[in-house]
Amino acid sequence: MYKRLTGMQDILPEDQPYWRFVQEKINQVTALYGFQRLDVPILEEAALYVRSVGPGTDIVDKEMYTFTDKGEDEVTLRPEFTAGFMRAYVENHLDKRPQPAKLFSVGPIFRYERPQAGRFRQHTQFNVEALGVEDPAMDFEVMSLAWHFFSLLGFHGLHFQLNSTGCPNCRPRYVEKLKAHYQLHYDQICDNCKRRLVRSPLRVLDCKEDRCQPVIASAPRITDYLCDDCKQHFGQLTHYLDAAQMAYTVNHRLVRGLDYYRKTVFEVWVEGIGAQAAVCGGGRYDGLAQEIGGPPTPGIGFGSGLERVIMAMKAQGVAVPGLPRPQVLLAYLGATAKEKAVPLAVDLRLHDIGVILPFGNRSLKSQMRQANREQVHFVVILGENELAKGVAQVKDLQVHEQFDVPLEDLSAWLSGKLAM
RNA sequence: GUGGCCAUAGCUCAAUCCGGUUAGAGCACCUGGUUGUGGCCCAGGAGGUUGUGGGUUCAAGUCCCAUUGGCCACCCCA
Repeated sequence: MYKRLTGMQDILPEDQPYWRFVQEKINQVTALYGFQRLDVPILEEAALYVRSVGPGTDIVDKEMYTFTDKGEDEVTLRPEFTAGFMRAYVENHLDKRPQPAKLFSVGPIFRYERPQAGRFRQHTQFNVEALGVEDPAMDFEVMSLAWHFFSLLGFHGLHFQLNSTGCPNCRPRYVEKLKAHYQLHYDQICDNCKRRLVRSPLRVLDCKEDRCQPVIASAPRITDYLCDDCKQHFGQLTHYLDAAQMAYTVNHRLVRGLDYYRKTVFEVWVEGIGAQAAVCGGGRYDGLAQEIGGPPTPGIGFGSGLERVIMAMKAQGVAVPGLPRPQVLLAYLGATAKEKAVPLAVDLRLHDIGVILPFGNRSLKSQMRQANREQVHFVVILGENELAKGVAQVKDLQVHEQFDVPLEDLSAWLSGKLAM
């Protein structure tokens, strides 16, 4: 038998109410903030992601699903949304429309990683991007949208992790300070951090090794080295967050993996879904458009992994409404009744009455058991006796009463009862 | 890519340590208990080449090796 590929998953019917619910909240919150949907292809030129995400990042170096297609083109299954958004923004001249462009999307992304709790090779992301505006009020609006989204989903005790990673003007100066600090304590840090120091120095701040903790604690903080522009931007953003009473922690250790982030970076963490606790992560990427050959365009956005979101909802006991089910089961007894029942089921559905028709000529008892299992409200019983009289018996399973209803009145009768 | 744990019915698990008839239970499913009436209850039924391959042994679900898959953690990320 064939099996799912590693890190891929099926979404079974019993999980669909969660997905439906989350999609509804996405539609609701994006409409509220005036964000419009933009869908981009799942497949793009490999070079787009290499340029935007950055050579040297794990995503590019070892996690992309890249292959050569039949036309000899190097293509990549999208490992994130932002690059494709920027490409589409420039290619479709959205930069010529009134700014900002406030956009969102929902769809699968792919990364070749080892699966673990809350991590899959294919996962679904809700992605939000606001392009064309540098104003920290835009950062706030995007974060606010994320906050609002999780509130609508039923989460409590929300809390942002927040930091600024500076910009090309001030970050290099900080990185030098950081490296100098680490050189002083070089014999105390783990091997991994020695490597990170060369490849992506900021990441040492994120190390979980016990031996590295004292070095991290005494390390210089980037917020102390921001240039005036970055400092002011960060100050404005925190001012807006304070005013809106959205809880946040300035986390000096929060450094996100993608090269393109500038200034604002933030995450939302939840408990109860394992080590991969971030259900939302994003930041500002003002240099990205130029990087891929477009006009200078500031941008701020986030991605939220919906599998993790749904895991967190389950962990926190968030209830979601069930999907609508038929409220009528049409039971029949014998071949003649079945001849009548099959088209009758269709007729009732044309009257907007959901009907389950049992299959396999089973006993009435068996059909009643099915009705109970399916939790229908009414069972319509059609047998020889009823046909002779031109009626159906209708049993109300909730009040345990049974009525004779003339066949020509059946749809109206049921509609009336179901509307109550 | 690295490390740890695990693999028995559709699901959750027992029998594995210390090898020994026909691998069990609960839930779910099907049938019956009413000529044609659900939920509870009762009776019965179906469902397994014990992940796969090899080895040791008179004998392997059980011991050994390999392999595949899963889970969890690291790396990194949503």
